[in-house]
This record gives sequence, structure tokens and C-alpha cells, in this order.
Amino acid sequence: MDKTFNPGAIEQTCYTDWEQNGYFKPSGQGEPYCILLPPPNVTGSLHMGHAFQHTIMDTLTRYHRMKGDNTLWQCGTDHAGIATQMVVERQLDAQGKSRHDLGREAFLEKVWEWKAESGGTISQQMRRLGTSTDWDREVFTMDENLSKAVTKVFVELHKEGLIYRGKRLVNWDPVLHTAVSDLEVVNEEEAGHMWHMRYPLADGSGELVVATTRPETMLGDTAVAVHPDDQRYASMVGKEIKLPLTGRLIPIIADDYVDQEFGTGCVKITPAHDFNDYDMGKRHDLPMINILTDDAKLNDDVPEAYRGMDRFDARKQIVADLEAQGVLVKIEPHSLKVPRGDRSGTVIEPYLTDQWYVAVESLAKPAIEAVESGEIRFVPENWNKTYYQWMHNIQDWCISRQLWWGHRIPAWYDDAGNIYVGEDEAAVRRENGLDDAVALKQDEDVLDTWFSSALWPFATMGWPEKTPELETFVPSSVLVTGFDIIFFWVARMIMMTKKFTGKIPFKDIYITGLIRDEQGDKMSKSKGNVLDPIDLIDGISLDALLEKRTGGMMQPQKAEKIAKRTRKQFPEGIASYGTDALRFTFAAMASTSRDINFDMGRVEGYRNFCNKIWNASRFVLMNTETEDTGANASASERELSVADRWIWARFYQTVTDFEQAIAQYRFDIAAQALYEFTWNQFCDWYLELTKPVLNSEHSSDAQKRGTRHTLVNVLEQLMRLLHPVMPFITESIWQRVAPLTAVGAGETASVMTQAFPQMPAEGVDQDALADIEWFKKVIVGIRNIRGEMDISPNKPLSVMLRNATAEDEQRFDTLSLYVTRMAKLEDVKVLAQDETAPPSASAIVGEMEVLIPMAGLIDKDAELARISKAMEKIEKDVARTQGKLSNENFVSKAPEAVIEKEKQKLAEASQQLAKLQEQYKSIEAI
RNA sequence: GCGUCUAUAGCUCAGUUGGUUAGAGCGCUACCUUGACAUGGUAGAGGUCCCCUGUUCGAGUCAGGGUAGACGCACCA
Repeated sequence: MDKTFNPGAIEQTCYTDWEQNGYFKPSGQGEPYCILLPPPNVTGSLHMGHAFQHTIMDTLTRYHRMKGDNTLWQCGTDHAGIATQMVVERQLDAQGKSRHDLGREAFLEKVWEWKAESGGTISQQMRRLGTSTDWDREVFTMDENLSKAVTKVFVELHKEGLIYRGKRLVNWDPVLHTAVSDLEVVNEEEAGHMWHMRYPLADGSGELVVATTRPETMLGDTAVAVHPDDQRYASMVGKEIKLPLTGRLIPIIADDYVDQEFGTGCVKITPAHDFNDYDMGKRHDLPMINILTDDAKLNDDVPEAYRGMDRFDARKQIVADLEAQGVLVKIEPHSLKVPRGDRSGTVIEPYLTDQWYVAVESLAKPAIEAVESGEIRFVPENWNKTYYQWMHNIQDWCISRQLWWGHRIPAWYDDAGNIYVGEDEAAVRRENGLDDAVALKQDEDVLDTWFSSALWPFATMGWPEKTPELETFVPSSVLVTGFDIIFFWVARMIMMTKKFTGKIPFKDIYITGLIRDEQGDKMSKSKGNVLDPIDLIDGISLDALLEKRTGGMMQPQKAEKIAKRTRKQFPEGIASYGTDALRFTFAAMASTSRDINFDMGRVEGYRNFCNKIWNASRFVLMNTETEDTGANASASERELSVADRWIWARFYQTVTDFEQAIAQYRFDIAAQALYEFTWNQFCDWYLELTKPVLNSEHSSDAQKRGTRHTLVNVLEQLMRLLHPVMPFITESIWQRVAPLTAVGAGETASVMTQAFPQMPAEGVDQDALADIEWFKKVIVGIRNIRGEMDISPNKPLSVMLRNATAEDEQRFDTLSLYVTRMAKLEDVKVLAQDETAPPSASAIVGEMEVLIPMAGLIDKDAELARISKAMEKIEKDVARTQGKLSNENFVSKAPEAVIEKEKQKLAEASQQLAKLQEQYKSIEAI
């Protein structure tokens, strides 16, 4: 074994073996346990968020598999309609072509080609992370089976009237030329203006002043509204306005939507280009004049001068023209929320088009109940409030997209404009009695990507066929995902799965935090603070990292700043930390907070932890591989020391702690338990405790055999315990250590197929625990004096024990070998009751004092200072405790156990204080 | 406007139903190349638990109010 842990050397081969041996498949035995992978975008590559969530899912999966559950981690990728289409369109654009030059069929061929080339990136990267998904069941949302499910769901919902087609105002992305759902629009505050303009009454009797942030929409105005109670305008309601620039006559109407206080109290109404105006238009039966084209240019329904103008150019022109006509009253700066497409970034237009919708209200009800009843549980729990808030105000879902890449809507039109919905054209003809003479044309549009994602829990299990998987793995056990897609995905899965299977899709929803950079900023290409998980695993040079972060930037002017920051943070590039260290970092950082600031220091620390495990294993193997480990010896041939019994007790306590933490999705606590045991117990104490036994001529064969047996077996079990979080290093070590135990190697070739460690029925050895805790106190006490008194660790010491109880003596007796070796003592003397001791520094363990004679070793003043410091601490404590106990209220009201504890504490502290005072006096007297 | 979250050591974070002296990692200081490991060991320093008021025998923890910050939803033309 190498002296330092080298992750690169072990990771790749492990994974291939696991995958080839089919270890990722469900066993078919035991309780079902299932996790659905949120299908990553097929165009994507693995980012920190994926790596984090995948670590959590893999840890759960590996753990449950080892617990003997019938475990399935269902994986797959999403076709990601808009995102994928954009990628391919951008490539075409580079060649000076558009998708329209190719035509639908040829374009789709290109997309499939591209998917075949680059679609595997993320799956390969997932393998690097060690994810144990069942790759044989990998699904793509555009696979034939999934597409069949999508069509069936569409047809059935349509049959029930829950999918309908309608002409309505939608969010229109003029760059992508498609409708998008409310969720795909982000509203950000931006600086703008408010234009006030004069609208003259048609009869010349006066005028109204209206204010708008979008003056170009005035060309589509079909009314001006005032509040019905507004006295200022009461007489004008019912009259008409002559709309400037167009000369159209539009009515003045009254509607209590209008806020009298805001602006002039008059609102121009443009029903075809504003959601509120649209509703008002419906209420008042106003005409709806669409003034835009698909590109958000002005169309032919506006005065000739403006036709074909871009919306923003038109705005300028209209403002100029209004001003020229003296109609413009004033312009004020005004900040407003601007809706932008989350993909294109362009300003979204409310636009009147024909689209397909899902009527969600009836679907939402059972989905809300599933969470209210506790059948589905959010972790952390407060996310259910977010869920309720959205679900109670849910709007119909616009599911059609004017794209080419996606599931084509299964609707056909005849020449008369009749709509037929069915599985395919043949079915439509059959069901509607349409012969070939009737020309049918399929709807050009595709479905929102999230429509197919919503079916993920059951479509991946073979629905609509009645498969065993559907029976076994619906509902799945837990969904691990981010809060950003609760509405996009989680809510819709609940609705659709309830609707089509009658079951919930998952029992728990574990909402993870969002990984941010070390300063708490979101990682983004434009900020240049993105970390690639693969770079943390393999390492990357500074040059390569700079190229990654600044190459191909949308805003090249930022490159310099990013380069500077990158150079400063990673002057040497990034070291290779390995997958296990990265995974452990994610687990350790997975607390309940909603944002996680990624700290490189943690990765480094956990890389060191891997190294610690590696070297502890080296130690174990060096001491056992060529020796008798008693694998098949009878118990009588193996004598277990107190330390041996103790480490088993601590090990099983750790197993319990780990399992409790995992059950509550507290991966940080679980990781902490693993770290603490491995480093602070197993390495710091146990391995040190084996050295006196293994290296002593006085140890019997049975003793040595017992200790070696414990070393290899605890290590073997520890590898199992660590495996769910750190799959690679544990496999690598387990392969070496298992043959030294009764587990052996051979058939059982992998740690991942071993049973998870289980606490023995008889519990843990409490005596061993108490003995070693006593022992630690003695050692630490002596080390403390050495440290503070500057006594070289190499200097052998003589110590005396004063005031030792029978138990102390008994313990010292059994542990004397350990004490003398680990504290480096040359001589220990137990003082009799009346025996006097020379001036000494002392450590207090319970009632016993461990004395180190000062002669020639310890400076009088230094020791006095040390004692005063200790006394000060204890005095404070005594005072506080006395205060409490002399408080009548405390004594009468606090629970008995608490009072008892305080009393005990006081007694112990007082006793210690007395001893320290005595010490102080005796040293002072020298 | 409605809703959610966060504030604890220099940094990143734990702290279960209120109950010993508030913990960990990193960083820092001193010492130690002891034969698993310097990606290490031993010892140590470091905290006004954001502020105020309250409940309580007792508050980092509960309630109310404030300050600072993050986020979601809906929005006034």
C-alpha cells in the first residue's frame, strides 16, 4: 500500500466491477426501497448541485441495499425541450443556418444526433461520483415507452375535459417563439419610466390623463377605466375617448379593479397585451386588439407608420409622436417588475394565442390532501407551507410549446378546423369514423418538458402496463431534490401520480439546500465562480481552470476580474481530492439550512480523513497480514483486552448514531459520527492501545491473537459502516482486510453486498467503556501537565497515585501496561493512605490524584499559575452551582433529577477545588 | 402586500422536547520528524450565542418587538 492515499488509483476499477457484476440491480428480496433520480437535463453536465444530491441519494441507496432491502435507484435523463433545442439551434446559427432552413424532420434528426454524441456526458460523470443507479433501467423521457405514457395521459385527461384548448393570453417568448408557463417567467425589478398622456374625450368636453409604463400598447387600447366611486370622473363614464395616433373611439368604463389613489385614477385598458386588462376586457366584453407579431413587432392592425417596427423602437417613436402632438403630459422615472423568460432572458409579452391547458384544480385537491394527511412528508417540514401556498392558488397549466423538440401533441385537425385527440392518426380516424378522404393534420406543437417529467414516478415503472415494478416501487421511498423545482416538478408528480395510479409518488420529500460559493453567491458562469465536481475529484491546473471560467464568455469584459479572483483563490489550481472526500464533504454539509456555502477547506479536511483511514488500514494490515488473526480460532484461543472490548462497544454505538441520523435525513450528523469514531476513537486511542499488546514480549499468543482479531474485524466492519458515504476507499481496503476475517473473500467479492453492521442483541460492554474513559482521563491528565509544563514527550516520568479507590487500583492493575506505555512512565507508585508525597504537579481523575513529582522537572511558579487557572474555572462553577442550589425557587420547582445533578456537580467540584487548594498550598510552601 | 428562512469562535457550520463548563472542522499559537499517517501527533488560545422586552427556578433554545440579510409568491396602470 502507498504511504498516502491516492484516490485516482482505486476509483475507476471499483466502479466497473460493481456495474459489471450487476450489484446496482434490485435484489428482489426484502422490503422495497426506491429512489427516483430527478432526471438531469440530457444536454447538461454534472454541477455541484447534482453531485450533492446524488451523494445523498447514493448514500441512502447503498445503505438500504446493505440493510437487505429490495433497493432500486431509478435513473434517466430528461429531453429538456427548450434547453436542448436552443443548444442545437445555436450550433446551426454558427453555420449561419436556422432550424427553418432544415425543416422539422431534418432538425429533429440533428437533435437526436447531438443527443447521441453528448447525451452521455452526465451519465459518465455520475459514474465518477460512484452513483449506484440501476443503469439497465435508464430511461430517457423521449423513449418509446415514456412517449406512449405521455400520449395516453394526454388523451385520457382530454377525454375527461381536464385538457382543453383555448385562445387566451399567454406568456409569449418573442425570441424563442413559444408560449411558456408562469413558472418559466422571472419577474425582476428594473428601472423604467411612467409616461402620462392626455386622452381627449370624443365630444370635446374634456380629457383624461392616463399613465402607463408601456406606451406602445396604447395602439391596442380598447377602453379607459376609472373607479365607479370616483367622483372626479363619474360624469364621464359611458362617454368615449378619441384615442390619439389612431383616432379610434373607445369607451370610458367603470371597474373597481382601478385604484383611485394610484396615478390619475384612470387606466388605459389593453386587453390583448396585459393580464389584468384581459380580465377586465372579458368582464366588459371589450374588443381585444392584438398589435404584435410572433417576433414582438407591430403588426398590420396598427397605423401604417408603425407596422413592422420592433416593440422597443415603436415605443420611442410613439412617445416622440405623442409629444409632437402635445399629448404627452410628463415622464417620470419608475421602477417596475419586468417579466423575462428564464431561458432566453428576453422580455416576455402577454400574447393572445391558441394553446393547450391542463385544468389543474381537480388534480390539485388530492395532491394537497396527500401532504395534509401526512401521507407525503416534506423534510424539512416547513416546505409544506410553500407547497400549500402555491397549490391553493394554482392556475391552469399551459402545456403547449411552439417548439419542435419534445412530445408532439396528439391532436389532429381537419380542414373545417375540427379537433380530434387520440393515440395516433389511425386511432383518431377509427374512433371518429374519418376515412382517408378527410385530410388530417397533426398539431404542430409539442408538450412542455415538465409534462413528461410529471409522469416519472410511474412511467419509469412501465405504466400503463401492469408491471411488477409498478406494484413494488410505487410509491417510492424518498424524493431528493431542490426547492427550486417544488412547483415545476414535485407538485405535478403528486398530481399526476395520484390521478393515474391512485397512489402517492413518494413518501418523503427531502429538500436539499442550494450549493453556493464560499461567499454565499450562487454559482454561475457569468460570475465565474463555478466549481466542477469532477475538478475537485481529479484536480485541475490553474491554466485549465482559468480557461474554463473565462473562455467563451457572454460578457468578455468580466473575464479579467474573474481571472484575478480565480488566481487568488486557486494559485496552484485545484488538487485532486478524490470522490470519497468530495462525497463526505457533501454529506457533512447537508444540514437543514437552505443555502450551503461550499468551503474548499472542508474538502481538504475530508481528503485528510481519507488519508487517515488509509493509513490506519495500513497499520492494521502491517500488523496482521502475515500474522495469525484467529479468523477461525475458537473464542478461547482469542483473549480480548479491555481495549478490544471497548472499541467494539464504541463501534456499535457509532452504528446506532449513524442509523438514527440517516433515518432523519441528517447526513451531517451521520458524517460527524463516522468521523469522530474513526479518527478520535479508532485511530487516536484504539490503534495506540494495540501497540503495547502487539509489541510486548509479555503478551501471550492468545492476547495477540485477540487484538489482531479485533483489529481486522473492527476494520472490516468499519469499512461496511463507511461504505454508503465513501464507496471507493472502503471497497479498496475491504478487499485487503476481508480475507483476514471469517468473512473471507472469494464469492463475497464486494463490501457493497455485505450486510450493514448490526448492534449485537446483548448491547455494548458498559464496563469496558467506563474503564477506557477512566484510562483516557489519566493519560490526558498526564499529557496536560507535560504540555503545559514543557516536559518533553520523550522524557520518562515517575508518577504517584494518591487517594486511589479500590476501583482505581483495580483499573490501574488491568491497564498498567497501557498507562505506562502511552504516558511514557518509568515508574508508578500507589501511595498508601498515610503516605506523604513530595511536591508534585497533579491531575485529578475522580477522587484519585495523579502526581508528578516536580523535582528538576517542574517550575514552581509555572505550576502555581497552572493550578490557579484551574481553580478559577472551578470556583466559578462552584459559585454558580451553589447559587442555584441556594435559590429557593430552583429547589422547589426544578425536577428532582436536575437538582440531584446539580448537587452531584457541586460535590465533585468542591472536592476538586479542595484538592487544588491543598496542592497550591503545598507547592507554595516549598 | 402575503409567506418562508438565516444571524453562535477569525472562517464554514452543529447545538434534538428549555437543564452540567455552548461544540466540530478549518485557521491560529507552542512543542514534537515516536517505526500507520507532517494530508500527522500532543497541548493551548479564541464566544456580549444580532439587539431589546417578556415567560420561566432556569433561555443559544420559547413568546413579542426590532435590526441586518437571503428567498418564494402575487402585484398599481
